[in-house]
Amino acid sequence: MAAQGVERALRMLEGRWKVVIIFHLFARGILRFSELEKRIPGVSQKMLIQQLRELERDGLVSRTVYPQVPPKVEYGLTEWGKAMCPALDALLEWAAQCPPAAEDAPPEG
Amino acid sequence: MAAQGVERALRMLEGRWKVVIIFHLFARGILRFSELEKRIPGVSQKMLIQQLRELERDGLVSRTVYPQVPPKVEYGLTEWGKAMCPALDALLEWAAQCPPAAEDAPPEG
DNA sequence: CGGGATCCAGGACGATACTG
DNA sequence: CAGTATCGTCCTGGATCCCG
Repeated sequence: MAAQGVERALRMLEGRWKVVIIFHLFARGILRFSELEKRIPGVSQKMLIQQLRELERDGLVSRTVYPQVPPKVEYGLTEWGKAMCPALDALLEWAAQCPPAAEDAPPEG
Repeated sequence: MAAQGVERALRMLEGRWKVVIIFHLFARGILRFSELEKRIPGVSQKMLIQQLRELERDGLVSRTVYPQVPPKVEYGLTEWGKAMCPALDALLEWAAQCPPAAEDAPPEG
């Protein structure tokens, strides 16, 4: 059944911060750990690193370590990671249509 | 930030059985509760009804009740629900490529 | 600066039993 | 046939402290 393929893809996007991370990486190309941290307000280091690890394990994100005294680690999308962005964009367009009243509770802050 | 839109779309697909339900509904058009139950082996009534409710609340699935003695309820995708299938398909194609070794633990059975 | 380990709360998921 | 109520478990996500 083809649904399994979609499920696997979705499994990789599951996680409170993954799409946000991918979005920033797609927009900026390469970002350091602290860069991502600054750009994603509510995230904790633990969560950020965890989601990054899973993304890396799934082959969506690449991690580069620079053996320097002040540690420096850069994250970026792999080719495969970049390849899924159009699909994400299709989902975005679909979400933007949202014809029915639907739900949505926009925060005041 | 555009990532919010994707997140919202993904939020609607979150849930162990939602994509499977959507897949079956997309493939067959209309299905009864028991039909879905039969087609989705591991699901419990509670989970099935719960995911169906959420899908309905999000405007992806429509529910039709026939006031008969043997209860009959049919589920189907709304126009909006159908509209997201191409995006899901894009994700599917992307997942099918999966060039890197990646993970995946195929069952022995 | 980047990352790991631990402790803790909440919700998703699931098994079972019951109802109309 | 379709749906509800209850209880228990596991995992996700978060706060905090410690390390190279």
